[in-house]
Amino acid sequence: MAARGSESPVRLAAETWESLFRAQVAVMRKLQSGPAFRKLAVNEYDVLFTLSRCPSGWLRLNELNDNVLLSQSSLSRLVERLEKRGLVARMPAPQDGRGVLLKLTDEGRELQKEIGREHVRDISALVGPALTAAEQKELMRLTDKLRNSLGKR
Amino acid sequence: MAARGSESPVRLAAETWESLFRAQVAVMRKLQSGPAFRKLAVNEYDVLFTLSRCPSGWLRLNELNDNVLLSQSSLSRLVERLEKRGLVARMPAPQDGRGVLLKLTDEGRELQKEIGREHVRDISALVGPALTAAEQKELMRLTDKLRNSLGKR
DNA sequence: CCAAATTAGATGCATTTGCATCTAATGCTA
DNA sequence: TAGCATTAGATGCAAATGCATCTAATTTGG
Repeated sequence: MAARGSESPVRLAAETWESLFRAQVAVMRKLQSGPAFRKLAVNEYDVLFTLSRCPSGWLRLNELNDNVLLSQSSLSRLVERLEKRGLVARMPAPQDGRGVLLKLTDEGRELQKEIGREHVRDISALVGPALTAAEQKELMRLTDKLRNSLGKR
Repeated sequence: MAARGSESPVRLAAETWESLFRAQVAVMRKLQSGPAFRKLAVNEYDVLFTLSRCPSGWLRLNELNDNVLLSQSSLSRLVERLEKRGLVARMPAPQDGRGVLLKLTDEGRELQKEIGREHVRDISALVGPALTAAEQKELMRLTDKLRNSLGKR
């Protein structure tokens, strides 16, 4: 019997994606059921996290949308909820009358950090024992490469 | 400036997960916007796919739930919809009066294959150019290892 | 062998999501 | 620069999702 993934380039790619996807599901299932996400759904946290990483502090709604697996309308309403909770602030984009800029409020930054600390511990507890440091670096390299090669189009 | 991921084991794990997660989001966004998923949502296809891979043909609802990033109740209703569309069939589990067994109908199997063929092409077009065959194999090995190490608990 | 605890799955209900569409602003081309 | 196409984001509405809870079946501990 042929070894898994050895059949053809197409099958190899499909099985690689399958494995990546299942791993993501398995890890995410554990993460989101933990106590870190009592106060905020994963997608909501993800928005706060992305904003916390933004160098200028302000981010366009449509740029945010590239990072998140949500439709434009869902993201629009998600941000609306976050604004209603006082976690993010909006501002009309200065150069583009259609656009909206977002940033964390102080409260939003606080909550992101609080959840983030716990989240990082959870991740570490799952990934740390599973792969060596070298393996983690290699995995990061490969997933970075995969993602970057998609963006270029 | 310290290189990314070199700071501590905890940060390394967090950044590895971040990279894996973003890659998954980026690939999934492309996949689900393609024409392969006109007739069926990704989660619905995933259920059909998992059933198509099941050796016995029958699968318990709760086992299915391990594979899918959906709550138990959402999966219950998703399966209900699939049954209503004639794509899966249910049967009470023989050894456990609480359980439900599922399998594909002929129509479900047909649709899975049809969507699957297109889906595999889409995956191949995204992953194939991004990583060499050796890299894909290594990525698969690492994500398999990650997932397996979670299950053992 | 019985009662309590656990597990599988279904269901009511509020929230979240996506699709289609709408408005407004910008970009593009003649 | 006028007109048309495109883009950013919001919104109505139906569908999907998750939480809490319910029922029924099984497992466990005394």
